[in-house]
Amino acid sequence: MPRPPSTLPTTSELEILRVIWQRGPSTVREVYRTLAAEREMGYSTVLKFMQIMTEKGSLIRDESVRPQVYRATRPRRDTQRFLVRDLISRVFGGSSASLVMQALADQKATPDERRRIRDLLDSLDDKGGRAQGSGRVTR
Amino acid sequence: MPRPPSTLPTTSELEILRVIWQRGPSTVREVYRTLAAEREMGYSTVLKFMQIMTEKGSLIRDESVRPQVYRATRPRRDTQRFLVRDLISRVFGGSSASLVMQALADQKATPDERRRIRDLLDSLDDKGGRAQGSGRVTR
DNA sequence: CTGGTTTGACGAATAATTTCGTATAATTCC
DNA sequence: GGAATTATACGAAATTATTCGTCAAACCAG
Repeated sequence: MPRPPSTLPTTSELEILRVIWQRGPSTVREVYRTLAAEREMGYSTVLKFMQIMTEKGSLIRDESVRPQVYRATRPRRDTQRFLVRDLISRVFGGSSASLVMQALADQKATPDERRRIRDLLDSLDDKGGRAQGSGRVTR
Repeated sequence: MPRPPSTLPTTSELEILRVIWQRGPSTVREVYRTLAAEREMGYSTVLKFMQIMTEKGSLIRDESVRPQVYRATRPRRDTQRFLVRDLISRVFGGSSASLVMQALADQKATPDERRRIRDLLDSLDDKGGRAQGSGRVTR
């Protein structure tokens, strides 16, 4: 019996999206070069993936220029959001806080990143969204 | 050509792990009942997965008791950590803070959860790990 | 002990993923 | 313009993932 087709990108598709997110709209060869630098992967393979992704709708191909240029259909943020939601629901029992704690405890954030996370938390505190400092004395 | 076998659990394997994490060591039928309650899934299917997972090493089977009992090989925390690391590296360019911000902005945390996240951030601030308040004036 | 029920092992079918080879089309450069 | 190079399309092969059906083994009630 079949597997229900997931809307989420596969591992390989994510590799390609990651490159395109970084470089912006790119040709197959550009993506290939970037990927081949880190991992063994043939040109045909990259091309095939990008064609499949175009069929699936995660990439759009501009055929008006000659080395055709591909760009991501959805903004990076959206895709990231889907993936995070998926992980939270499947692995963390729906608790975003569990994921956050796990991530912070394991992969350290820099002091500046921590500050920005606090700011975000603060803005969530007063739902009004009124601008305010972190409450911590940063002087 | 083949796909490199990933050490990460598949979607279906995660479903089963989730149940076993919740229930503790369980029989196939127990897992089946839990899963079938939320999703269409036959007994044979669950059994097969649990057998495959036992081969792969993510589950251990106690054959001394008759309805055989399966338990997770690795603690939930470890598996969660692997998955989070994987997501951070593959989707967030290695930045845990990006993941955290994304998760918090999208899936709201409760005030209490936010407090605990702040406490964690504070404990990261002074690397010593010395106990200290959140720094926020709670008056 | 025996028939019936529950469990477990096994294999098959289908779909998705990953990987290229090769053939065709387009472009470029003497 | 034609050869050489570069791009693109197509399809096939290997592997994994997912889902059950079926049959044998173990267990239980009478």
